[in-house]
Amino acid sequence: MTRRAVPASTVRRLPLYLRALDELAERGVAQTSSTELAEMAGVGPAQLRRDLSFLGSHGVRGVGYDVEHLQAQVAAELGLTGDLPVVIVGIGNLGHALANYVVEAGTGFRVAALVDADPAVVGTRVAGLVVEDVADLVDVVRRAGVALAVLTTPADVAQDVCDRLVAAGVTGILTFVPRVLQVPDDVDLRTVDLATELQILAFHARRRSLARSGA
Amino acid sequence: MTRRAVPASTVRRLPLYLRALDELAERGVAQTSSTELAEMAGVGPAQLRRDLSFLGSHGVRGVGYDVEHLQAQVAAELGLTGDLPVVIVGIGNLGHALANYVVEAGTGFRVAALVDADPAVVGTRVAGLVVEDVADLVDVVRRAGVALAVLTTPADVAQDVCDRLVAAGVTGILTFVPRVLQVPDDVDLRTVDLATELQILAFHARRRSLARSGA
DNA sequence: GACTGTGAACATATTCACAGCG
DNA sequence: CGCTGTGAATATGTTCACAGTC
Repeated sequence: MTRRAVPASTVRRLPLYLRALDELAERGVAQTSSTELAEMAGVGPAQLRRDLSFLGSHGVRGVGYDVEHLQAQVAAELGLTGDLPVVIVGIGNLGHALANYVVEAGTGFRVAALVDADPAVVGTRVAGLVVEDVADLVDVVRRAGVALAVLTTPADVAQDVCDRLVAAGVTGILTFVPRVLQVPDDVDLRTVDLATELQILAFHARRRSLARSGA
Repeated sequence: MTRRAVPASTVRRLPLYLRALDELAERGVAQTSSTELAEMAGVGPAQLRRDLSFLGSHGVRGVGYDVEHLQAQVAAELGLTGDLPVVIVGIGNLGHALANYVVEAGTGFRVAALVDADPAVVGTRVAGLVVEDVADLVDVVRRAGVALAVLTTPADVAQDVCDRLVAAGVTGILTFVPRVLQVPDDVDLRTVDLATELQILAFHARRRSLARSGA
């Protein structure tokens, strides 16, 4: 019956567990085990049990976990109450793709607004929403009470948009822009960068080919 | 003059350093320091020095680092020799966006082929390339000698495509598909998932609002 | 004098192995 | 008996602080 202080490494895996639980629930499975869940999530059983123990004891010794109960626990821990509003800034190909993704996948989020700077894009309909002008960014975010933002703008305006998102009260930003961004300590910034990911793969690919020729 | 075994955590940061070095080189700066580079990369100076020490001693005590030399060292360590060919499978909005990104950003990669299953997409031109049929996937990958792949297909075909990429000799896969994929131990798999990232942000956003009301 | 490179201290994360419980 | 929950062992990652070198 542990409580509080869920480690960051555990938080990163909770979405994986939630997806596995969703799939089990979908299939009508009522009970599961650490072995089965771990398998589905691609982690070890000990890791899964340790991770879940930070949320409290929800399993039954000798039996396993109740799928629905655990699903609710994990969702609650992640703060997925109802549909959280998200704003997407920068509606190029990438923003477009992400907007559709959020709308389609039922993962606890709702696109509250789409924002762009290009007059040719502002006013058009994307994923069922009218794209708004970046000039109104702060108003739009405040009015909709949005806490989370996705950033897919060109690199040179990213810091400016970021500053305005923070000013409007956003506390979490997911950026796909290949630029280091500055945010206050009380704002959470996560960066996804294609070039970075490919370069990491390149490192391991090279290592493998060296090992092959060197052995 | 340490050698070999660069830790995974260091590898994840090398692309950041490379980008900072590229920017310095662009600006014509010839010398830099751990403090300056660390600042640009958004890490601490001690961390940066420790990371670079795994690549060998390339700095000069009392002076700092030679930008061009270090740039070459980091690029070499990442295996960025010339332009590495990459295949992108799944040319929806996301694949489209990623294709353009790789072509435009000069980050050491080259799109060798685009592949899709939709007859309406196959044969069209995207980012300067003709989209090829997924039926020819193995041939295309083998012929072009591609080692790295980006996966942006629908979830239900991802494992199948993944298996065929592996069969064709790909050793690194970057997937944007929200599904756990199985690959052999000698293949490197990196997963980027929007829903997962948003859920992690949601966790911290909730934590913050609890702290605010609880304090 | 100034800045790197690194041993040593610390912090975090993973895995093992088994006691505890239904 | 079977499976969870967790102490203890291990492995990995970060930070400090200073000796070494230009």
